[in-house]
Amino acid sequence: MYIFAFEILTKMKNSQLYKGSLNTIIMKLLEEKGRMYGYEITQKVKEITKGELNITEGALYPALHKLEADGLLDVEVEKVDNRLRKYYKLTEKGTTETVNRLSELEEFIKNMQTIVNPKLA
Amino acid sequence: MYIFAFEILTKMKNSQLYKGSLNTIIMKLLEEKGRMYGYEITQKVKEITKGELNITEGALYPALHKLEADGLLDVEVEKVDNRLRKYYKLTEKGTTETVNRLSELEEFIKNMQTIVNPKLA
DNA sequence: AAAATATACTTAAGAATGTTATGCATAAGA
DNA sequence: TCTTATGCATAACATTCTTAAGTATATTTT
Repeated sequence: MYIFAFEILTKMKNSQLYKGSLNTIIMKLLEEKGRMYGYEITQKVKEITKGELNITEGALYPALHKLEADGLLDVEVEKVDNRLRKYYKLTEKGTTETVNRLSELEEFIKNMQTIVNPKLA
Repeated sequence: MYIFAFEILTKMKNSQLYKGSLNTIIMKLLEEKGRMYGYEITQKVKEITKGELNITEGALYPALHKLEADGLLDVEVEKVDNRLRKYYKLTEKGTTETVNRLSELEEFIKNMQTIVNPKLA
């Protein structure tokens, strides 16, 4: 039982299914919240998915940097409690792109549901 | 107009969202159909998704080979109309694994829906 | 009849995305 | 004091997929 809990806490491997959805998740959260910092995003996703999706830092931070480099995000550095935070928010271009990504996501979900359950199509 | 159609037919780029879901799609289709060959799978997926998801051969065939190497699929070669076909079907292990993958997929879909539309959670 | 498209599979090079691991630094709790 | 939490960065590696090229037969179009 101890071993099992240990596995859950340390070796939780995200399903390969989430591959490719990180950017969309980030952008959607930013659209909602206005602005967020990296660590906050990881916690929020963990909360929303009840611990099922744990965004790794090695995936998140490079993703944020790339979205910023692509002009979809702006960043503001702030010091809170003597620790750095990098707040990200959508640029105008990012806001437009988020609309596209979300409609793509909805189509994707619809298609995957049709594949899982063709009867309901 | 001609150019546009040309773009659609040749440059259709699948959303990154589908990354990671190919194996699950293949296994689900095989669970339903009993057995299928590669080309048939690409056509079936295109049909189901109304052309939105086009599985590329460079993704499909290596994926089938790996599933076979992992003992999840069995293959039978047949000659139809003087052309080779490799029919794949789930092994016992593959059938068990398909159940797991499908429940992972349903969880994934549920989580993504919650992210897109937190109000409905 | 020739050319193009469809059927059918293979594989290599490279891109994109993510995991794992490591590093740095401060705050809070046991 | 030691561990956990907060907060960010990045390099090495793994996985998955795109792009592109190759081989071969059948069918359809021009």
